[in-house]
Amino acid sequence: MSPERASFRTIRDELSRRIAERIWLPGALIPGEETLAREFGAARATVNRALQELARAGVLERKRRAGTRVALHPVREARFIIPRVRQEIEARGSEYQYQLLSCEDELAPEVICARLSLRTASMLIHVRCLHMADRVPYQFEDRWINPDAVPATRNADFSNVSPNEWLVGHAPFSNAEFTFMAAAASAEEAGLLQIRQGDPVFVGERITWMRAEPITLVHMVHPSSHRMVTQL
Amino acid sequence: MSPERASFRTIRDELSRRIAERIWLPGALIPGEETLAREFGAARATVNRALQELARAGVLERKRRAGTRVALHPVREARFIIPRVRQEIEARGSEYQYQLLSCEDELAPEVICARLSLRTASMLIHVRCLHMADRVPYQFEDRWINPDAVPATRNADFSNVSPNEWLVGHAPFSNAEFTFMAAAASAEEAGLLQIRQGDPVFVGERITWMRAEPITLVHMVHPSSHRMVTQL
DNA sequence: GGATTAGATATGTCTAGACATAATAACATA
DNA sequence: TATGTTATTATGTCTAGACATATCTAATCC
Repeated sequence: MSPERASFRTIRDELSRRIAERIWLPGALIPGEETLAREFGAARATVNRALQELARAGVLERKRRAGTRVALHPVREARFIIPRVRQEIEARGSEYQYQLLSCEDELAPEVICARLSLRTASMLIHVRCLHMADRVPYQFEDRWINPDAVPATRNADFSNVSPNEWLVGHAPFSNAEFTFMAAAASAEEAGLLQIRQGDPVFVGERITWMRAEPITLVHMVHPSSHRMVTQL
Repeated sequence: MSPERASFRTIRDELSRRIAERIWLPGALIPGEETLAREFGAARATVNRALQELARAGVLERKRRAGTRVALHPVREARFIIPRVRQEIEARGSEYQYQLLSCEDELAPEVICARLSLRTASMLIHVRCLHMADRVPYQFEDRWINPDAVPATRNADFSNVSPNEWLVGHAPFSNAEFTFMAAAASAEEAGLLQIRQGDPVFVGERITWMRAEPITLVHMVHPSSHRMVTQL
């Protein structure tokens, strides 16, 4: 008979093949769980697991009573690893260096307060620092931290540990928003990154929250040689 | 007793809370499935599902025999929706326009062949086109298609349907690689996007494969006002 | 006609129990 | 001591059956 037992993996891959090879066309209704279970000689729960994985991946759409169909407009999504600058640099085989530029309590500008949905003129901690790979500037980080969300920040010392690493260890977050864009380097950014003013830079911005409370907003500026790569 | 039945969701959220609130510290070994099942009054399979979801999300690390522990360096990943330019524009409430600039069979330059791991001097289809939102240039697309992977491409007409949309409907892919970067606009790009040469542009590059066979490489250039946003 | 109600049905979830598998520890042997 | 063997243990997966829930269709009532 069948040399291998029907596992949810086997089933998932076989169904995936039928979709990829257009044996089941986009929009088509595929057989129900019972039927598939009989076909593969597996329990319905096993088929269910296979189908759920494919649905989660976006290649199937399932509705109670209506059945399962091949996604018409497969809303595929890709993942990227939330960048941790030190690891990013060390993973390339480079040596990591860190330099604190400034760290002060400041009345945050209105733009910043708005983006964090804090009342205007909140006192935040403003940290600016530079991350380097083999002594070459890699990223300029400009960060605002909400001390109400992480009281321990008030006593934190960022002269040797970057706020990035410190926060990873001290302030878990439940939500985050990422923005990526291209911009022209300001005079200050150009100086720090050793490029010319107006040169293109790759900018990442990240806001994190714990439940409803905003923790931090960080602006990360890379020279244009930077690549953000991810696989599906 | 407990007012609600223990569902895998309830359990998942409760465990998630214990991790977020540092009741279980990073690196700590958490109770085994049997124990948790007893605690929540659920079957082991239910607890297992909750734990697997958390492991998949990167907050737990599980090993057979060794047990489950809170991830020490939570490799968190975020998702972004694979951009489909037409939908992107229409989702903003703008009107979409499309313009084909050129479409020819060409001997692909060596760089392109290399990136697609094709032998040098392969004949590929080279398509260049412009996507607009409310008549304003939104994205310049420069694409190479491997006709061996999608024979139907040879007869495709891209004058009204963008290769993006055409391929979505005709060439499913199993793997993809995304690259995002900032660059300076070339003279041609500047002209098409109505910006000045040297202005920063946001560039996305995507290569897709079906199994081992490369399908297409596309270079997507946006003016620097473009934002790529995603939530965790 | 229109609204309500009652099936019918496919997926969603849960349970209890079984066996599979990976990784380790304890033991035995050369 | 070095090495192979076996037992143990926690997670991984599967099964069969049950009930839950969303949703569509059809029948019923006013």
